[in-house]
Amino acid sequence: MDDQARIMQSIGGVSLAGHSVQGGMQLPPPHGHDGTDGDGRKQDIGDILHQIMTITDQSLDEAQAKKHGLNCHRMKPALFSVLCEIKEKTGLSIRGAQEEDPPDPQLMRLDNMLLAEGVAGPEKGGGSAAAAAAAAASGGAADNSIEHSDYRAKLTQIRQIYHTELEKYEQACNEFTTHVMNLLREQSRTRPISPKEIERMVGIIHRKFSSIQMQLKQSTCEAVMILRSRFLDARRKRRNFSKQATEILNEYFYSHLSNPYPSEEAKEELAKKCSITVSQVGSAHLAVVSNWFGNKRIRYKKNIGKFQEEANLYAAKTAVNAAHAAAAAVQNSQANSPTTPNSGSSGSFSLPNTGDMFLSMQSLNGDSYQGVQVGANVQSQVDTLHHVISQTAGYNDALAGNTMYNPHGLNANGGWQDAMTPSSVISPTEGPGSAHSDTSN
DNA sequence: GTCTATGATTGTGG
DNA sequence: CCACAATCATAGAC
Repeated sequence: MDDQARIMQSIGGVSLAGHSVQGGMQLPPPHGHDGTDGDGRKQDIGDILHQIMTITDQSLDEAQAKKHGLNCHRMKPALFSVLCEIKEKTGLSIRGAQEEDPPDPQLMRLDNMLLAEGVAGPEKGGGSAAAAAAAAASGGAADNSIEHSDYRAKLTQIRQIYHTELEKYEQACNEFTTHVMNLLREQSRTRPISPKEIERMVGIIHRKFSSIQMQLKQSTCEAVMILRSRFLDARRKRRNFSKQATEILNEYFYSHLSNPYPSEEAKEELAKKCSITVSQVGSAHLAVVSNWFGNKRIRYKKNIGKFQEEANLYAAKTAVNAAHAAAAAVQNSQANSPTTPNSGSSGSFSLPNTGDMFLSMQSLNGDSYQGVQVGANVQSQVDTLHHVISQTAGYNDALAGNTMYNPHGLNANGGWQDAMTPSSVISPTEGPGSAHSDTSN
């Protein structure tokens, strides 16, 4: 408290003494402030130093008395008003000079980024909780979710630090502002300080602190960027799908071999089934499915021979399911067909059984034309069965010339159809695995 | 270490 | 914008 008073006193003194208008005031004139040169300078400096050293020794009373004396001087009001006028003018010019601070684009960028990243702004619906829920929900392919939650956790940490620091800065700023304002208010008794001036001072302080805050924001942004890049890189790293997921995708692929282009809904469903959670942002999990199908189509087309074994496997698998499903459907809807498709396919669709398969397929196909109940499902069954049959010797010719392969006009899809027909046509006698990677390319 | 499989990215054409 | 084709880059097997 004493210190503060003394400092204030000294500030007031210096301020007054330093002002040209103050020449005639009662303050002890600064020694050797004017008119001295050369030899006298050393002495003056010594005096000044001495004064400075003894300033702190002055008692509070003495200082208060000086202050009082100053305030009571008969010229004070007049001089004060003059001072006010001068200050007002200079203040205006100063204000005019540094009027309006345009919103710093850099700061805006930082703010926007922090907002976008969820560091600033409102808490995003319990990020960690959501991540944990996602992790829990996606049992099989939890890798993504774990990484995701890890990312969220780190982000939350950054967010926390950011807010703590920001709060600290704000508090310090407020404290300092209050302090300075008190100081100025105190001083305004002895020197003219307009509210505007105080305002300006506060503005300066805020600017200073906001520049510090900007540094904080910048480093926070950097931290987020590093975090992001690390996790993005991690995400970019190729991670094989789980066996389950591959199986599901393959099943779909081979059961829709004539038109392996899943719709949005189908993709969504597949992604869900495969537990392909949000791997990047938004609907990217659909892109993952699209990628898979894109790759699969290309690679299948390029080297059908290589995929035949796999195709058989999945075709058989799906065919069994399909046959069962169809049987159930047929039985439920119209128990008129004694030749249920699964009659000859109890075990596996081993190649020698193809005769039965062919019949089965024909019956299925017939159903598909008249039985609405079986409807959409049939195409996949036909695809599957067709594939199985196409692998077998002897029936391909019949199939190749048979329109029933594309009962729903899927042949219109030239690209895929043309590309894959060779498999059924060119390799009538080749076993699975025989490498004939000619195809369209 | 190499080699293959495979998910992702990029460039191109319709 | 989508599919395709080529390519990259890495996981995983050996």
